[in-house]
Amino acid sequence: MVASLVGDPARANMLTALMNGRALTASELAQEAGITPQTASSHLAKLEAGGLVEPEKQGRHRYYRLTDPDVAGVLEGLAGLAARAGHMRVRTGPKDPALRRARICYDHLAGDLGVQMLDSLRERRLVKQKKQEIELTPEGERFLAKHLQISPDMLTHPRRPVCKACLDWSERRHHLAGTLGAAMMKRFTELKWAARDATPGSRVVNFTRTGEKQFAALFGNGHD
Amino acid sequence: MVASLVGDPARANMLTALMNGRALTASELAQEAGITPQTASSHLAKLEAGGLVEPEKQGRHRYYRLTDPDVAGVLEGLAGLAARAGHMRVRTGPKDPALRRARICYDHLAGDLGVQMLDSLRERRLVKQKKQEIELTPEGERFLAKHLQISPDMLTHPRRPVCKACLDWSERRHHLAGTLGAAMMKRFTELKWAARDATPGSRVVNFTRTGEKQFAALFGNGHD
DNA sequence: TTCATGCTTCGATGATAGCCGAAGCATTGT
DNA sequence: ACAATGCTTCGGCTATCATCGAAGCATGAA
Repeated sequence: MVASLVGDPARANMLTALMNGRALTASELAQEAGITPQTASSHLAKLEAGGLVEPEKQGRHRYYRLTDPDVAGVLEGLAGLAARAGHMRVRTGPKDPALRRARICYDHLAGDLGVQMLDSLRERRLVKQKKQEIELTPEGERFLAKHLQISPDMLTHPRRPVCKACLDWSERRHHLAGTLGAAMMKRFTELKWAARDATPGSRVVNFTRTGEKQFAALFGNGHD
Repeated sequence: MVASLVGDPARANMLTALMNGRALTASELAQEAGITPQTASSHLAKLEAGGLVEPEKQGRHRYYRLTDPDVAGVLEGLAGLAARAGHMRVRTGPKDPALRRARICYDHLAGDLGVQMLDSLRERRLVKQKKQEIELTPEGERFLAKHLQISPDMLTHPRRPVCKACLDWSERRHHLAGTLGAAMMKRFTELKWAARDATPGSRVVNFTRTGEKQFAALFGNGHD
């Protein structure tokens, strides 16, 4: 049954990651769902068999996309029902709570803290967001220069946007990507506020005690 | 998550049973799904928590209905995806194969044989079907009179339609309901072609050897 | 009251399926 | 040719959850 395919949290996360219409590689989807490539492979095979996604081979990558706008429509409907029932839940997903709190998404900060950071930036008008597009305001530039010693000219890149919203699978909300997201994460590391977990391959980000305090001072929202 | 609710076979069967819009009691739904009342109760509690069904207390019965046409719409969409993927599958559902082959649905024949019967009637132009609406053709009336001694005037009923398509949960296709469906089942019993199983509460219908042959002669499709 | 029916809760069991480590192909790059 | 990357397959572990027996509450009937 199709519904059971969507029912699994890992698969649901993959599908929501594909909801923007773009195709993603198997490993990207694995990252999105917080599972290992082996597990993702198994899931993707099932989704393909169920006709929900279609693979496209390209070099040694395998890009997956939703087969059809119809599929997106049904997923949308499902999400609508879920929202109505107050079911914006945090369900199982990956078991590691640390992974949910703070982790690396490619090269920037994701998880609870990542979402919180973008929320704070938006709320204080340091950035303006329209869907996926994020723009740094003049106040934002001053803020970055003052507190994190990041200047706009550090952020230019030929092919990559400065700011970009990245959908967070554990929170189902956006966090900050792009060169700015990467630069901020790098700065956190340099300032010894945070460091990637020692265990190889882990995406967990551990904050130091002072790092946690500084981060909260800049991006805290008072309720934790 | 809502999808996981629909994903379970037992719950899916209950929901499809409710798709006609009418409300059913907890025990009726248990029967539809082929599970015990305890299990059904647990499932219904989850469906209610998920906002998919709403209970209505009435005496010592508890009637459940789909909360919303929206719910029905999403379920429909899900079924559509499933159909497209060739996923007309026979999954676990009730474990009893006899129940899948032939059973009582209220007062008419359901299961594999029920679906086969309606298929045959439709194919031979003895009935015309438009969605849920089924109409008996003149050829159909002659056929019934000749082979089953059923005349049209036996079928009139103030509030109940003569013919109606009833969605079969094990086959996910239609079988024949309405007064005609009931009359035919009654006739099969009278002719000693079939009888409801002796075990109390069972919905299984057992065909006699001659009954099976006669039934196949009238409604067989050659491939079993 | 006493009994029967419809439904729910509790507890224990068992099977399904997600998950990961290890190893195996395939493709690309050097 | 060799190594590295991306992905898949296989095997075993574990947790989740559907399932049912037994018992507990209701409601309605006698």
